[in-house]
Amino acid sequence: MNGYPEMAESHGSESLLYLTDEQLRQGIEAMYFAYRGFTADPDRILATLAYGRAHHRAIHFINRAPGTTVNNLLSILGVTKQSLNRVLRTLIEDGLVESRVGTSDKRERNLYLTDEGVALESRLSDAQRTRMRAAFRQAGPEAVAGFRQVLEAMMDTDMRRRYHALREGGS
Amino acid sequence: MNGYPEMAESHGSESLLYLTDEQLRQGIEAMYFAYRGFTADPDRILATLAYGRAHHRAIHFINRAPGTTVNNLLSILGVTKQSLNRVLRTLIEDGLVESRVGTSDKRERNLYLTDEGVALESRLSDAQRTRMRAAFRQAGPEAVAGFRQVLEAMMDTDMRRRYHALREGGS
DNA sequence: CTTGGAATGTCAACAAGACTGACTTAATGT
DNA sequence: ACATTAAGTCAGTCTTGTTGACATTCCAAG
Repeated sequence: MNGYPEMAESHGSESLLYLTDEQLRQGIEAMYFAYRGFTADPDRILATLAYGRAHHRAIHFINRAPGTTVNNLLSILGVTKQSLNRVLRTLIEDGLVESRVGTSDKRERNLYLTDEGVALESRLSDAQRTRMRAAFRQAGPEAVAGFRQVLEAMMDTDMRRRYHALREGGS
Repeated sequence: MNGYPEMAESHGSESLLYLTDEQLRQGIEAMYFAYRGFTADPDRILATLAYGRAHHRAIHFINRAPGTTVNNLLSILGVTKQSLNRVLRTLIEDGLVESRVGTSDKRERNLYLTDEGVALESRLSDAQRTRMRAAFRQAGPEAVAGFRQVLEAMMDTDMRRRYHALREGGS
């Protein structure tokens, strides 16, 4: 069916049984259901504030890389500038994000969270990390390492690059 | 900062360093970027057919549990019946899904994929599994086991129940 | 056998968040 | 001087979600 004969005993630890279509389907469904849990807690907070996931993403990455430019944020989030601008405008109007004219290149705008923005980021992040921490603790360090390996292998090449760039240049 | 003192040397293999805020943040970002990769391939196919992710989800779960009722699908997908109905109607009109009146309870509708529906499901699923297979193979069996453990721990309780129900009753 | 409730479906209106396309303004670089 | 780049804006469209109201059909309990 999937091209792999039953070869568990002949290969031992190198068994390819974990690559059967059924195992892959279960991985797909696990990813779907887990992502729903992953977003559930912040979504509840955002709903009370008339914000959505798009606001959360902007706040998250501005917090992660303070002073980032609009163009950089666009490429991280993978949306159009019109779409990001709508979200960014409300965050600036509401006093959560500050947009400062660039020092070297005055065409650019550097984005920062205000104190109020930092406060909301903490609320959202705490909720999401609480769930992640419970999952990590329950699964244990080795499982977490595997989790990270698989997720990283699943990313597009350019997204993996940006993912790593966040810790190198981050804060 | 996070309530956990540096205790690596005092705990050895039981170190809780994998539960630091920074590790959790990296897990959150990994989840975000990986999910984008996870949906990218089917999204490209769907865009050429004037369908969206909602159609994909419906097709996936009808294929997974043929004969499922609308109500059951609603609780798996977690959307309103109006939202699901719009998607389902187009799939039925386009001849991808068949809706049969229930045998025991004639109020219910049992949903099945047509041959054409199965064909599209295969196309979408193949694309998604190809990426998942590459990620699984690259990470190895132990990493995949950890990946599954963490994802499962991240789900809401009722979603975890449905996730397991798919293999018990499935096909 | 009637009636209440459950399962399904439908209509209308709306909002978030994505998209395209066209355009302006300002600053930079060649 | 002129082309390019960064940012912002206006207008219109699409998907997918939401509420609320209502109709239909059918099962089951009084």
